Amino acid sequence: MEDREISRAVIGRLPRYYRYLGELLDEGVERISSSDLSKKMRVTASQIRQDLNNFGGFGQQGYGYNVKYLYTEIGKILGLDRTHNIIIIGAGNLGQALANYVGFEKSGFILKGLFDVNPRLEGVTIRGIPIRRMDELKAFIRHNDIEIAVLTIPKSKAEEVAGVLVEGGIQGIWNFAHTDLVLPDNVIVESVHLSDSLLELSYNISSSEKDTENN
Amino acid sequence: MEDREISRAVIGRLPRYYRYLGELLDEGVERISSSDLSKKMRVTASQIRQDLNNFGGFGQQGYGYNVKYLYTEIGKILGLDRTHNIIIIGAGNLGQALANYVGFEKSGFILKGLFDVNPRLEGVTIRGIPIRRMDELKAFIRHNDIEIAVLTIPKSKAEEVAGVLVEGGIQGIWNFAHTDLVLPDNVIVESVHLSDSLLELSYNISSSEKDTENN
DNA sequence: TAGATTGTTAATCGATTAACAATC
DNA sequence: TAGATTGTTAATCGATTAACAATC
Repeated sequence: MEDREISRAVIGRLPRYYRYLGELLDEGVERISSSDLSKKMRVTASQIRQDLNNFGGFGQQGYGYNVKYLYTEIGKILGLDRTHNIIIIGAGNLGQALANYVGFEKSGFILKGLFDVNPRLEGVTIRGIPIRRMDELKAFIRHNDIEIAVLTIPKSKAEEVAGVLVEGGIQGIWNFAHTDLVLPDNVIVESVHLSDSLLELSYNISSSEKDTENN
Repeated sequence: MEDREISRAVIGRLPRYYRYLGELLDEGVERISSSDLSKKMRVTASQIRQDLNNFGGFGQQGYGYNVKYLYTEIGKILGLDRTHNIIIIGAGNLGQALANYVGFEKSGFILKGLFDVNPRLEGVTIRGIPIRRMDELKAFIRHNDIEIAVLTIPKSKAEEVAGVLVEGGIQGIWNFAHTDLVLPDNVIVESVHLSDSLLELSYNISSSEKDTENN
């Protein structure tokens, strides 16, 4: 229906709005103005209003925004009005950590399967979910309506496994491998490059030290 | 010395340059032009040259960039020409996963200590490093020249623990707690909001589905 | 020298902020 | 009605891209 392209910057801020609204909701706050929210979130009120108006007019002049309503609406925008079946590929430390995190389940991301290249892990269960062999992967995606694959495997295997996921009809990949996957446009990739993040921290520390020396 | 402020966008791209240059180095590539690198990285050559020239002229007209030299120089910019002592606070699944990841060590981030609020974990070791009690934290930072703290604890405790870290004189916090820490300006915070990242993936999947329906 | 490719200036594009009329 | 605050247009700011002279 609507065709207006929403900018990457706006999309990147949506989850943060959702998070703050969720907290306000927990605190029992009923309504909030863009101005008050801007102080909490440390962004401009103008940006908040601009961002939200990409998706519709959720507020009311003279009143502000109803917290519960806005929270629900942003939830819908983020696709949280339904569940998403996910699998984790790579049952190493990180894969297991993510598998054990129940917060995702609460948001509707249901862990349906675990996979690992190591055949010795076959049958081991995490939260009752058995680790499967990679050769079952493609069929499993198809038969269990899997939407998202979490990739927690070494980069050496990532491109190859991603190929299998695409063949299986995966819609999105949450990529923790230390590489940028190049895949067809209809497959969404969201990468979490932990090392990159740590290096950015390192840069910021180093450069702030230099500032201190010079002032 | 230099005062020119480097934009956040540029800084955010540095680790990625470093990653690609490292791969080229491994492949034995000696030199590369901004144009060839731009094809590999799927950015414009113009952006690469602009970004790098924030830090100095690393290339040579008619030749391009020497891979090894550029890799080393970006490494220095990122603060990788020296080691950084780190601690992990929160020895849950994620904390343990990060503790077990040896890649960070290779980049010079040395794990010196582990801490957890759960006293029953005291003395348990990971890679030979014992888990300590929180009441040792402040002194440990001071006496062991700890620069970075990795925060893998629930958000309910994050703000409080961050306060202790600041008192101990920490320079940077790699924050995995599901909250935005508000700390003095001289303490660098780099947050990895995994849930936010997953929600962004969810949004992108949902919106691409809508596109498909309408085309 | 001729060709290649940088470093850098200028042009464009997009995102953020400011301002204010609309309206609850 | 008066006050508050949105939704939205306009102004500003910053980041990206294009272009090209400098130079290896």
